[in-house]
Amino acid sequence: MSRPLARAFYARPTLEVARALVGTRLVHEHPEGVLAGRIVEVEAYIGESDPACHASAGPTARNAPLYGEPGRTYVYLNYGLHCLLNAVTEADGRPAAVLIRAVEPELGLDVMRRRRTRGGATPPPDAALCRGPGNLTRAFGITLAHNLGDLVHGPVTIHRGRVADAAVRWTPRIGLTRGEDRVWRCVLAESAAVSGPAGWVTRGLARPRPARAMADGDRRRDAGRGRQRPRC
DNA sequence: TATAGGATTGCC
DNA sequence: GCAATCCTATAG
Repeated sequence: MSRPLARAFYARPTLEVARALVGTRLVHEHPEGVLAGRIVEVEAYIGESDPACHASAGPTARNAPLYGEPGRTYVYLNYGLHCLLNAVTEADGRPAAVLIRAVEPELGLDVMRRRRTRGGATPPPDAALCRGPGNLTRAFGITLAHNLGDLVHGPVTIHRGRVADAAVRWTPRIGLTRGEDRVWRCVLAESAAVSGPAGWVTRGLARPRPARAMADGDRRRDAGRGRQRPRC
């Protein structure tokens, strides 16, 4: 198998990293075998001025990984139920990360199906095994123990892969109560493994909830930070 | 110390 | 539509 992406890949502006991550391959080498799949959906969380970023209230014990070395993982427990996987980005000291939201399964499908099957039920279709950030970590066996792991040295790594600019779409992030104005979700539009309400955004439809007017505070805090906008 | 709420998911 | 489930941040 190819070598993991180097640390320099992550030490860049977060929207650039987010775009570049679509099409790469997420790999988890563990005792049960190798799990792998193509990343098809990500979201950027950038800095203390981003109200949805865990660094929005400044440094705390939980968000310490965001402030640390790029190329490491930030895994946290969401809703007390799901472990969500982030790749830490930007220079050391700048809190930012890319949330990995969906993957197209390629290797280790049998293990993924087992992990994603509850009770005696039939497993989800292949395209749904790693669709959604919580489903993805469950299928890949990624837990809180992987927090602050190193994507350069494993056991969880990310490997080279590309998709054409024409194949990706930028949309608002999903499931937030704040920071919905930022168009920082990047998806491989054609992929059946992309999460979110059926037909939403990947086919250019409207957002699921009407956008709330941006609060004055958000606008003000935004002024300081450099404009980071996707080119497509 | 108490409590509200969250980068979700799946079932009613 | 809503419960599950628990840690974090924030208020008292």
